[in-house]
Amino acid sequence: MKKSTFAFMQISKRKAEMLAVAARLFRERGYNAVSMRDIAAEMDMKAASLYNHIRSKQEILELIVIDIAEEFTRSMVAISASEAPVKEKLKALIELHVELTLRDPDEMACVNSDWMHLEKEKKAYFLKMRHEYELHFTGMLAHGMASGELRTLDTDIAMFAFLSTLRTLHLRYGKRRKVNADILKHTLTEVLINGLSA
Amino acid sequence: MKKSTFAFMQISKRKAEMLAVAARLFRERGYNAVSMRDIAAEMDMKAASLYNHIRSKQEILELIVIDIAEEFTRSMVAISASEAPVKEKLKALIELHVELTLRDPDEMACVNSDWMHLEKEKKAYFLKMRHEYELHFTGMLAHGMASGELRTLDTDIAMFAFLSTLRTLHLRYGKRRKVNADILKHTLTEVLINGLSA
DNA sequence: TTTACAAACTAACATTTGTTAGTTTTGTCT
DNA sequence: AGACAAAACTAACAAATGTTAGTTTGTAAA
Repeated sequence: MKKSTFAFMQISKRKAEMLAVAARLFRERGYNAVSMRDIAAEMDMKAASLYNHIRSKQEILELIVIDIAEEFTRSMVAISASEAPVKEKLKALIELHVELTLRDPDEMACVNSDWMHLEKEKKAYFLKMRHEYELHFTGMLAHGMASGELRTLDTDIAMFAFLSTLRTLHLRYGKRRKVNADILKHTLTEVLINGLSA
Repeated sequence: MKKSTFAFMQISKRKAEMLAVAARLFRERGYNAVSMRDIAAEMDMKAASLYNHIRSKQEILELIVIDIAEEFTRSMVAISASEAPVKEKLKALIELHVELTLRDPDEMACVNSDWMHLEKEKKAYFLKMRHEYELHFTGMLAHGMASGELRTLDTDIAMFAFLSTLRTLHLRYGKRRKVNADILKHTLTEVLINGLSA
């Protein structure tokens, strides 16, 4: 029973390694193109042995995706509830996405590309969180536009432009391409909030 | 031999229907989660009959993805070569993406999500086109920054912010959500070029 | 009517897939 | 050393997959 020293950490070293390997392969090839045998081979074991750690392939995906989605939800609620000016909140959101993407690029890729392969209930839960996230986001934008801090534009489209960039950061800035986190945060803030135009 | 009236159109009605059905299913479930039997069932036929029209499942994906990718490459070359000011070029790019996404949302989704399932050679060809596209893009941005039309920022990150939005338009504005093309073009232009800030 | 060919069908194939059952190995605590 | 459980293994299964071979059907030209 190597659940680590702390009781609240209920994931063994080996299981954590499995999730990391799976996330990397899912990111590279997509959930359905990765077999249990593929995951096992990367860990130098047989596919059947994986089932000592997890109940099913589905569960692997769930553990990867739901965890991160919940973290995002928590952070968004905190940012949204703060009393900071809208632009500061947007900046905080940019920083949140950059930090999580540079920390867990493979998992972020799964959240954005493989959530569709979650089974019915977990997918519904995921989509509920995503919807909540977007409601907070458009709420923030609408508030900023009403107060004059932001220009008045279609909030839905504005949110999409903003969020589509943050959600796909993993495509370019996870692992492979070396990037300075501060430059990334700064440039994204400039482009998304102040625009490209001189 | 129903290759349509024109000799240069070498795709029969039935084959075109097949590609449309496949693109829709690929978009909904992802390439690997769609079987030949799924595609056939949607067309009220048997899987084996599909092979009267195409050589393999791979070929279906190729026909969908490569076609659109080539269209993008052609358009980008034209826009890039024009003498218009940089901001006008960027605006033209926004319009290009919006128009193609609203015209072929399923195919656009495949280009952006399923290109990874192309076989070696076709994938290399696709990535070559994509790379060329991005070179033109960063070139335009660098030129605009040098001339003072755009603010001086990391061109790579600026391009990423811009392009990630255009590439994922299909996620929100293909088919399901009704959207006015002009409002979409206008708002995206505002957000991406002039920013959110008042 | 005969010919010819596109396009559908039935039947089957070899693989790959996720998963289970039962067994053996490994490591830790007494 | 012995006990016990975690974690590996072997072997196998049923289902699903892409694809092929061979056959029938429909339609349009001859």
